Amino acid sequence: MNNLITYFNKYNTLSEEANKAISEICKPVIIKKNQDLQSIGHTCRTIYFIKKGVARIYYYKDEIEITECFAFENAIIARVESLFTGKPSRKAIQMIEDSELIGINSPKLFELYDKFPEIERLFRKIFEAAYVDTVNRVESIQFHSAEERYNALLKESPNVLQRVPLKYIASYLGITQVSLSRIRGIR
Amino acid sequence: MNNLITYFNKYNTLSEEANKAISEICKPVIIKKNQDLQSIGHTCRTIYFIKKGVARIYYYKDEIEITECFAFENAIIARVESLFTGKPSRKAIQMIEDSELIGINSPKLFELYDKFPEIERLFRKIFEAAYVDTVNRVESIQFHSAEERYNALLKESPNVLQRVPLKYIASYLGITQVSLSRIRGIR
DNA sequence: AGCAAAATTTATCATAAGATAAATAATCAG
DNA sequence: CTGATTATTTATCTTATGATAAATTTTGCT
Repeated sequence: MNNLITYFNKYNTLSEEANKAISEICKPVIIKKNQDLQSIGHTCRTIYFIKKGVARIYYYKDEIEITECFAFENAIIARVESLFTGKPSRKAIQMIEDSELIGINSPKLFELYDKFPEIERLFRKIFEAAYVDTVNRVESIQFHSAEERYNALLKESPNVLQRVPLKYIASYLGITQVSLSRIRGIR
Repeated sequence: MNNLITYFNKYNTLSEEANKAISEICKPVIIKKNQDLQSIGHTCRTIYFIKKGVARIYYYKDEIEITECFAFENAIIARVESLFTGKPSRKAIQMIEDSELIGINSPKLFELYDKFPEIERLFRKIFEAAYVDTVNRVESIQFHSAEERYNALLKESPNVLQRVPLKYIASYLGITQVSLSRIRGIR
C-alpha cells in the first residue's frame, strides 16, 4: 500500500482514517504477461494502481486491434468511459509484462465519497489530471505527424521501446505497423 | 440562473444554500459575435455557461489557427488544461455569435468546494462527463477518416453548419479547409 | 445597392501513410 | 536446441490529404 499512498499524496494527502478506509476496499492482483486484467464487454468496477508491470487499454475497430494507451509503474489505469457512465466497456486492459497491481473497488470507493469528502477530492484531482492529459493527446494526434508523435512518445517514455512491442505502439500512434517501421527505418 | 440550475440538476441536484452560494459567484456576460471571451496567455479563472450563442476554443500551431472544440447553448465551456493546472493557457475562447453567458469565478468556486461537498461533487461529475467525451474524441480522430468525422459531426450537431463557418469546422476535424470542401463536394 | 473583404470551392501537383505481400529476425514451446 | 510461431522490416503500388493558386460565392460595410 505504501506506493499507493505516496501516489495519493501527490494529489491530496489523506487522513489516517481515510487511508484505512481505502485500504479496506483494495486487493492485490498478480497477473501474468499478456493476460487480460479486464475484458471487453464488462463494466469497469475496479480502478487499478500498477506496482509493477506495464498495462495497455485496447479495443477493436473493424477487426483490427487498437491500443488506446499505456500505463507504467506508479500510475492508475481504468476504462473511464465505463467507470463514469456505468456502461459496459468495449475495451480491455491487458498487462504486457508479469505484473503486480492493487485493485480498488470502484462502487465501494464511490460510497466512501459520501463519508470522506477528502477521498472524493483526491480522485477528483487524479481524474482532472488524467483529463488534461487526454486533452493534450487530442492535440498531439490531430496536429503532429506520425514521426513527431513517435519522437514525442520516446521522449516521454524512453523505456517504452524496451517494454512494449512495436505493434502496440503503432496503433497507439494511430498508424500501421508498417508505417511505424518505415519511420523508424529513416534513422 | 434558471437554465444553469436545470443544467446542474442533470448531474447533481443542489440544496437551496448551495445554489445561492453559487449564484453569488456568477455574473452575466454579454458579448458580440467574433469577440474573444478569454484570450491567449491568461490563466483560466472563469467557467462559462452558455445561455445563448456558440463558442469555440482555439489556439495556434505554426501560425495556423486550430479549433479545439465547439460549445452550444446549455453547455459549459472552459480551458480545462489551464483551469486544472493553474497555468496560463495557450488557447482562447471566442464567441461565434452574439452571445449571453454566465461566468462562474473558478477560484471562488474551488473555495466553495470546502464548505459544500455537494458542489464539489456536481463539478466532479460535470468534468467526468467532459473527460469521457474527450476520450471518445481521441478515438474518433485516431481511427476514422476525415469524411467519417465530418458525417459524425453533422449527426451529433446537425445545426453546426448553419452556425459555424466551415474554416473552423475544418481544423476541428483535423483537416484543411480545402480538404473539407473536397469532402463536402463529393455529394 | 454596390464595393471590398472574407469564405468557400475548384484545380493541379506533391507527399505521407495505407494495403498487400514477401523477406527477415526474434521469441517461445517442447 | 530446434522448429514453429510471431514480430518486424522491406518493397511496391495506391490513395487520401496537404500545399498552393486561382476562381467563385458570400458577407459585411457605408
